[in-house]
Amino acid sequence: MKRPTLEAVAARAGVSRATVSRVVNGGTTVTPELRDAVMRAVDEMGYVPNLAARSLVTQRTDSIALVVSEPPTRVFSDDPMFATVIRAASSELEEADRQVILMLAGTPAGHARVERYLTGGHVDGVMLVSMHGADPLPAAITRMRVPAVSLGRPAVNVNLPYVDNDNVGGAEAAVRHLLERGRRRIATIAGPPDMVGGQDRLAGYRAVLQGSDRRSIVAIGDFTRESGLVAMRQLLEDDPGLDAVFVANDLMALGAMKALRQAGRRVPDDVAVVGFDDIEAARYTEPPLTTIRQPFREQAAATVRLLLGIMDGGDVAPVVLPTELIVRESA
Amino acid sequence: MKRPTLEAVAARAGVSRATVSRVVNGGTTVTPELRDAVMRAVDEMGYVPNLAARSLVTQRTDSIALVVSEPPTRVFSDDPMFATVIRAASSELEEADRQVILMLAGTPAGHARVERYLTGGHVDGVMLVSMHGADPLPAAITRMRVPAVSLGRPAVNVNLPYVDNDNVGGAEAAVRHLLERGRRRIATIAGPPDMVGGQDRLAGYRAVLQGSDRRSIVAIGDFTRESGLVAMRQLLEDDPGLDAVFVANDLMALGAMKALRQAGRRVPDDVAVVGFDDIEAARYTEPPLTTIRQPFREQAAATVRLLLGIMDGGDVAPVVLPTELIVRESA
DNA sequence: CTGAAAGCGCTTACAG
DNA sequence: CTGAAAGCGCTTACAG
Repeated sequence: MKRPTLEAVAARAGVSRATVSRVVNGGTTVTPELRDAVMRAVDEMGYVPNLAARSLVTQRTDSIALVVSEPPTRVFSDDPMFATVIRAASSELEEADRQVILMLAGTPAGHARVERYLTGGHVDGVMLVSMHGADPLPAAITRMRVPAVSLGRPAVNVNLPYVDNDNVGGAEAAVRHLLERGRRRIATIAGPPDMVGGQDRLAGYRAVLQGSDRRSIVAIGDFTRESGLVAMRQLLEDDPGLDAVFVANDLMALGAMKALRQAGRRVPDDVAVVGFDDIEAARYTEPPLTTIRQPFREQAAATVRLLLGIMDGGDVAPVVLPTELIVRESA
Repeated sequence: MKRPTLEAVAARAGVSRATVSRVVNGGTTVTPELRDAVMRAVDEMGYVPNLAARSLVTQRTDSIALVVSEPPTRVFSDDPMFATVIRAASSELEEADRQVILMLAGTPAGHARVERYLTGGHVDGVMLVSMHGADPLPAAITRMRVPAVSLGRPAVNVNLPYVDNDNVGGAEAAVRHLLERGRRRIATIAGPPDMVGGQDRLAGYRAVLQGSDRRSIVAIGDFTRESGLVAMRQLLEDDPGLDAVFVANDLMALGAMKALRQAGRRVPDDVAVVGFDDIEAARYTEPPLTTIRQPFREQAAATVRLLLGIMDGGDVAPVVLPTELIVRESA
């Protein structure tokens, strides 16, 4: 009662294994009669090719891993980034007829397991999402010559093609907007120190303030709504006179606005708020959130194209997508 | 510049392939000297076993697929069920040293691709989550003798071991509670007709009402918050005199409470509300939601154990976990 | 158009 | 304890 093999199908159809292989793989050079006989045998026996055997000889698997370096709680959180990215990447990948394998690598043990899986040749390529600073995955993967790209610029010392949006430029635009509105004490809630995106946005904030002789006022969050709330409270305590805040992502901005409301500050009258991402919820806050739009979908699609291109021997140059200031009512 | 093979490592270490294989797989019957030589060669060459080749001979992959039959938008929605289940199942599976492969099968095309992947022998077993009525996956999988289990009772005609909670009993407890509180016109917002869990809860609701001569008042939702809101409006329009509603999941209950608030009905004074699931948000509604607790984590863990057991030749009897009425203030 | 044969990279009885 | 050899289930030049 084991699953039938090519051999068994060939025997039943009265042909060679090569012929069965040809019709199973859509080969065109088979006479209709043999073709029919094979098809019948395949149906009758319920034959399905063993993919391990096939990939052993073809040296390809037609699968791509989508590795998200976060624990499930964060991936399945209220941050719509993951859903958007995974959906866009999946549909792009499926269009290219590749199976998408989703792997969550949130813990050290999980990380090691994923590394073993990827370097073991189970996939033709890998797309890394949400990498953190000390991530050992890129090095291991590239050492094994598995084509890989990152959505988001990786930490400095790894040599990995990537797609990102212009985090620095976006942050600069946000802070400049605040300055143009006449704000004088502009604070920021930055992202986690081990994520490049967060750091780039902080750098953009600092660059503009330095150029205008303003003092930096910085609190750190971890991109969750709750951390935005906590950070905002911290900021208000440190500097009650602040009149604006640039928050490194919209989700934290939602938390920050809640903290401001609780502290009795009006937005934007007392404190102007600018976020980053332009998630859907940004349109429904009270008041609607001014933010930097980040093209998640295009980023994901571009990352997939970059990966597919590299697997095809193509260009490895990074791609950086522009961001856009979306002015609503919070600043 | 290709990746090194066992053969190459053997040549370098001056031993046979068999010996390399033994040390790589932790075989104990190798003299320390050879062992060291092999280890050194492995390190120097950066050898990593080709898993396709290994699984071809061992007939196992040590991977388990977690197939969620939903589109990304729903999996990554505000419904914490998916995160909870995926996390619990993953950690249980990793404890058993299995690689977890997450696959989203939300579209027909995706479904076909996943089926090909699973029947192609890429995994040792599969755990199905959130199956819908007409799902062809179970049949295809079992035909190929791939061990599989479902989290949630599958639609009637497939023969698939499963773990579920007592949906009927839970719904009955909810409605009985409403009756005991003296409610007379008890409506329900049911889940989608193609999902067994939703139907079982509806059956429980109907069973209790029939036993007490009450009329059923039914609206249908799809387990999302928004659908709960819409369904509640519908219900109020159909029967303005209703004084209680049993909602088939908490997320829809949140939507329903919003609709009630908008319609000027007080909870529980005018309309009592009971949900199902006991998600975290249920504790923070205004008023806190009375609901049926469903042990997501234990369910996921039990499903994994059932699968692992079956793969080990063990029992295939379904497991049904009890639910519990959690009385808060909404009813 | 079709088949015999080699080979993908491993593991595992079987001798020794 | 170690190695030669068979074999896992496929694909693909190569002849014919």
